[in-house]
Amino acid sequence: MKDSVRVRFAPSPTGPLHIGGVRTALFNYLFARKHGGAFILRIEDTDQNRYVPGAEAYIVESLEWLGIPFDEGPGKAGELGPYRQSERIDLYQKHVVELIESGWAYYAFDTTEELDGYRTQQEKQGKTFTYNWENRERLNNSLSLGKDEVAERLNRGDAYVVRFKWPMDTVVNLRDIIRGEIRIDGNTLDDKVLFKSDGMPTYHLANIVDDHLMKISHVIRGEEWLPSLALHHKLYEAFGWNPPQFAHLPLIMKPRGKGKLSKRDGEKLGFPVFPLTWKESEGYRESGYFPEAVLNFLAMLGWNPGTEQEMFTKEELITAFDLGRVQKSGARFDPEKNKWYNHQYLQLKPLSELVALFRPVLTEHVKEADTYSEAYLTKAIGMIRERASFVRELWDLGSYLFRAPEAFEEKAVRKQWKPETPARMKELVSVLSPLEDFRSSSSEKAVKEWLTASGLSFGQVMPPLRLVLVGAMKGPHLFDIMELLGKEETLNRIERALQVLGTPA
RNA sequence: GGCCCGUUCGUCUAGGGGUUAGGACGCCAGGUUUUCAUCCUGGUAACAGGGGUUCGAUUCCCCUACGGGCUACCA
Repeated sequence: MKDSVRVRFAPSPTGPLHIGGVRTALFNYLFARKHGGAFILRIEDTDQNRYVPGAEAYIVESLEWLGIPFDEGPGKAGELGPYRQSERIDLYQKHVVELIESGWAYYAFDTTEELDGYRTQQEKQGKTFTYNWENRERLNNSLSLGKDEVAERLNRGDAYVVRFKWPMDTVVNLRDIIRGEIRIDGNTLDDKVLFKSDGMPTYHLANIVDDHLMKISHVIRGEEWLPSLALHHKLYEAFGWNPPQFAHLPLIMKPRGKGKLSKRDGEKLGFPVFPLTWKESEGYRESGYFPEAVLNFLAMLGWNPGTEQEMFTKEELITAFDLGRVQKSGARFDPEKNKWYNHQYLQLKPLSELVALFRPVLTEHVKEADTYSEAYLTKAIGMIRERASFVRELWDLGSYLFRAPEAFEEKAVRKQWKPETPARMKELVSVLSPLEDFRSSSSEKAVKEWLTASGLSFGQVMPPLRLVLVGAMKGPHLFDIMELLGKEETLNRIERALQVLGTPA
């Protein structure tokens, strides 16, 4: 029987989930669904100093909003929990003892100050201090100290860490699903700390123990872990376990400049980098991005289907996803394309959904917002949605559909409001007022007939009329606007403009 | 500095020993429109450099350059 696919997303609750983490979660999720496997959320809270209250809840809520649900995790217990590392300490303790007994690990008593001293000392000579086979026998640990002294120190309660004893002269051949074969000279590696003096495991130990115990089949994580891959492989060997398969995802880089994407970039260039608002940083949700758009955009950042398809539903992503088609190099984040995706999804949304999303926006601007019927809002949004990328923009694009323009754009007034214009507007009023049927096509027909009869051109009447109704030279087909506003409001606006603008000298 | 990973239009990318090097975002132009935007059409623009291997390299190999990551009792 083939082992089933089980993958995990394992963030640290040290702050909000950022966009790179979201993509890692997404790729894990897609891979799991594609192979009918399980997607597990594991909270890696072994660093007491960096723990941020609320971060875990934030991560869970983010995944929920994005539509990347996990099958097992905190609050959704599977059989292989608990899913918070802080609740698994006894497991790490047990396993680290195993490693010490089998000779793969040892106690080390060197203080931070001592180690810092070695480092600066070596640095002065242009070298790097590495705690490994070369010097471990001379340092302060259970390999150099006598058995009795070690026992005494441990009894006495001296602070210690447990280090991995990387074997001398070993070369490791590794395989990464995305990168292929990687060869590492073990002698360049150091004896990593597996267990800290505060009684907590480091990432390396906890990660391997959990991945094994939780029967993880594929480890899909960020490229920043690639340098640790050799250690992780060796750890599996030390425990006598079969390692999972590994895939290291390329990083997401700044839109401009050097390095990976950071919170600062979002602030500087004005786009979100967190799913939900976190303190001062506005999230994708609050900025008006649709989760589907964020996922679609993120999926195409570092991965591609090999076809020219750009728009993908989640189901299509699951079907098309393939780790072998993940890019090897880092991808720059492109806020413009992100917006473009949102524009696309806004066009695809059912109008009823947009109406519901728009109501709160309308309330912010108009007192009697709830007096607008579903039908009115549906028509209004239907007219202007094609030019919007965000629901919020619907107001900027169509405020004149909900209240008369408060001011007339000066430049347009100068250009469109000529001395003869008031007279024409008055004539127009007399053409429109008798109309029984004020539907777009009917009023258009009536106006056109009048223009033909009076020898006026479209350009002499329509632009000033637009100015009068909209307040600026923008917006959809004018007769459609008139139909929505209705005859009364249309005529009111013309009258008002005649008063406000008068007759230019 | 050391170790590891990478390098196709400005950006995301397809491709792969012989192609007019394809698509998308952006940008530009034209069209549509009474206006703005949308939209449609078109255009701009790339194989980092140098050596090999080969009849032929953007594609395979090596070197260099550049970019990225790691180098903590952080993950």
